[in-house]
Amino acid sequence: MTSLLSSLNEMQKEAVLDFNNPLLVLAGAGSGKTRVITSKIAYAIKEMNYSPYRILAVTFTNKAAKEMRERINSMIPDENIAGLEMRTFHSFGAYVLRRYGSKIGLNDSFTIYDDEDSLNLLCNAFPDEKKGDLREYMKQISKAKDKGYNSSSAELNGLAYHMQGFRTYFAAYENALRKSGCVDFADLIIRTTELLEQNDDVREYFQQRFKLILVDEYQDTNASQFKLLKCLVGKDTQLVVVGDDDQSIYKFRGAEIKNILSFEYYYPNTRIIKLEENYRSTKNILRVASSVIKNNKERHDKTIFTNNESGELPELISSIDADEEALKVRMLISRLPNYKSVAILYRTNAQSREFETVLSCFRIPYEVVGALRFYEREEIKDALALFSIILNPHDRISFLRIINKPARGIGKAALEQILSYSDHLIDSLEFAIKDNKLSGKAKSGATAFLDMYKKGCELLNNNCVLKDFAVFMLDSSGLKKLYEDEKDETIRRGRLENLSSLVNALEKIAPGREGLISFLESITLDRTTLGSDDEENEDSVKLMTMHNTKGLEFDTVFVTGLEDGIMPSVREGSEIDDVEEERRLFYVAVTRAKKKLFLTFASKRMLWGSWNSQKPSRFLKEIPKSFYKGEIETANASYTNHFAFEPRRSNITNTPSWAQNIVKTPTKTKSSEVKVVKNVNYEVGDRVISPNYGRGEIISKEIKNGKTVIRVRFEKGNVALFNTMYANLTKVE
DNA sequence: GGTCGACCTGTTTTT
DNA sequence: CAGGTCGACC
Ligand SMILES: Nc1ncnc2c1ncn2[C@@H]1O[C@H](COP(=O)(O)OP(=O)(O)OP(=O)(O)O)[C@@H](O)[C@H]1O
Repeated sequence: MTSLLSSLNEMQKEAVLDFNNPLLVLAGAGSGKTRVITSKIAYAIKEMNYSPYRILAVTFTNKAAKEMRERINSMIPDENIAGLEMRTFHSFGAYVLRRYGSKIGLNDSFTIYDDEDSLNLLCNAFPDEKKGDLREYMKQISKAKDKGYNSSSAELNGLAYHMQGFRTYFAAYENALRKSGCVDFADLIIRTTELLEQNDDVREYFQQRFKLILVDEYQDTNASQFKLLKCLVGKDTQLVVVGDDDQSIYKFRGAEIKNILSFEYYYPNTRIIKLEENYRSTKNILRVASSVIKNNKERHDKTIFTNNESGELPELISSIDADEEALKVRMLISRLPNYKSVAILYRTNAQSREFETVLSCFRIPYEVVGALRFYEREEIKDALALFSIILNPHDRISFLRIINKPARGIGKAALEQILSYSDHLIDSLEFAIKDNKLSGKAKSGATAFLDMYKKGCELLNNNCVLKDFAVFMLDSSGLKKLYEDEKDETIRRGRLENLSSLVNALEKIAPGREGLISFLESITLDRTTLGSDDEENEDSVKLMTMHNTKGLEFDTVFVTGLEDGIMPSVREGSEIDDVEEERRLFYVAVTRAKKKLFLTFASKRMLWGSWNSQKPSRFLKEIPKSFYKGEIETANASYTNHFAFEPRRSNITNTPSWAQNIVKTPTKTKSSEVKVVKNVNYEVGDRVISPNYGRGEIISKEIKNGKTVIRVRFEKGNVALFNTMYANLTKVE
């Protein structure tokens, strides 16, 4: 009994042992909030005889849910915790809607639209408008939905929804979405709430079922999530929320720090528990974090201390540009004993590029966490659309995506005929054929499609193994052939490889309709499902955005790109609130580090295709100089020098000390687009071979922006420019 | 109906 | 820079 409590401090124990009051655990980074949740669940099951089935734990990401479940499993290995409901809000919503959605007119095989699908739906409703404009509307619609509004909410007036006819767009989108029988991300919360509000039996079932509901990262819940939460709390449900107002970083998604304040208001008996000891970081890291976050005006002041050792001083690393930044980071990484607990953090996904290039060049294993665009690739989206339409014949976006891909003669005219029938697109297709509304070519194409649809349905209904189903669909739709006929070798190979990864991923999934539904759901809700799991390498450097580090910790952390404009990402129209949010993000990033922290900054950076001179982040200036090693090397000094005497970097044979081990031969990398940094001196007249273009000769060489650019005329007749740093060329005699 | 090239437009961040 | 979009042409 004590074993579950023995690794907790007094305040944590209080939180674990109180099974009566609503609890608000409010505490700084690394103070053991998540540990309270796992311990409390384990304790409830083991010592209080709670059935796991009667506990709901809400996490911020699916990954966190998985890890926490594993953690609890290892704490109480003798208990079966399969019934424990451990999910994100979105995943919980999907779970409820699958079971009870019919009560609000939702079929159990609805598909979930991601942001791109949503945008396409809006574009489809307003075919004459530009996609760029509609994207702006879509963003606002999503945000409004996250705040819990619909197109007729009075609140829309008071907000920044000044855009022309915002309500009209909003309403049209809502309407199209309903007709499609699909839901978007926000709907997973909103419509679940709606369902619970309208159906006493379902609501009471859940309220009675859950004796204990816990919410992690509470500071980042939004209004609609709070509303859902309130629906789930019955008179015997204990609600425990855990958060840190300094770590609220999802305002752009409607997160409201206010939720922390209103919690007490809604649940008057709330007991607030504060944890003040940080167990994660060294003193030196913690004081850097504190010195920055204290500049936020809107925050609860809180004490945070650590009994950990002082540790090493954090280091500031200045660089000329992003390439040098990456090279320096790599050099520091290779000094470490292993790559197990190292993270490179950045503000925007695009910043991963330089790091990836350098790491793969030096053969340092790395993994980009999140932002895996696997499911956003064209061929994958096509395949998934094909599967979706079998499950949900109302799914307009999927239908439009693949009805004429590959070409079946169903063009604009034919489509107009088909769509005029009803929202059931397959029925419509059938009617259009029967009524002879289609031209010869369109008719035979439509008939073939219909045939495939029926066979596909049959396979699913007969509980067919999904891999076979997928192979059938890809073959008989002609999608596979379409991609096999792709002319560009690299593109073709990539596409076919991706399609076969998709098919392989299906191997692990339960057969039939049910299996397919859950597969599609899991990939929309958790984009990291595939792509990383196959080759998860423990001993690898982790690359991710600062947002993605929520709840994680690493021995060594690099917080990169600390420049105004990037971090904080201030832009026109940014307000003080936005800077405060960025400051919190910085605080989150820094407090991921357990032992060693590096802060990096570059004087110039390629943005929108041109060089930008960068100023050091204002956050760096908020840290007392004595708190870190290294200087903020002011941009201009190295910047001007750099141009005054010709570039040290153009001529990389003149290797800076930090880059001495640069590889001399091209490295084979797994991805074809990964570039190779080389140290080869090219001269006019040299003959070279390129894997892409064949043999050729260098006809000119010039130095631009500190990079050597060579021009090569190939034997095939074409001329190409290469940056010598990255050129994938081999010199021949 | 499909391909190629000229142009334009845009970046935070994620479930 | 890169990705998407639109018009011209086969
Ligand atoms: N009572 C304790 N004694 C020793 N170590 C602890 C204790 N509580 C938590 N820890 C350790 O401290 C670290 C941070 O804990 P945890 O992740 O629970 O904090 P957190 O408050 O959720 O952090 P954050 O808000 O930054 O995500 C973990 O490595 C955890 O194992």
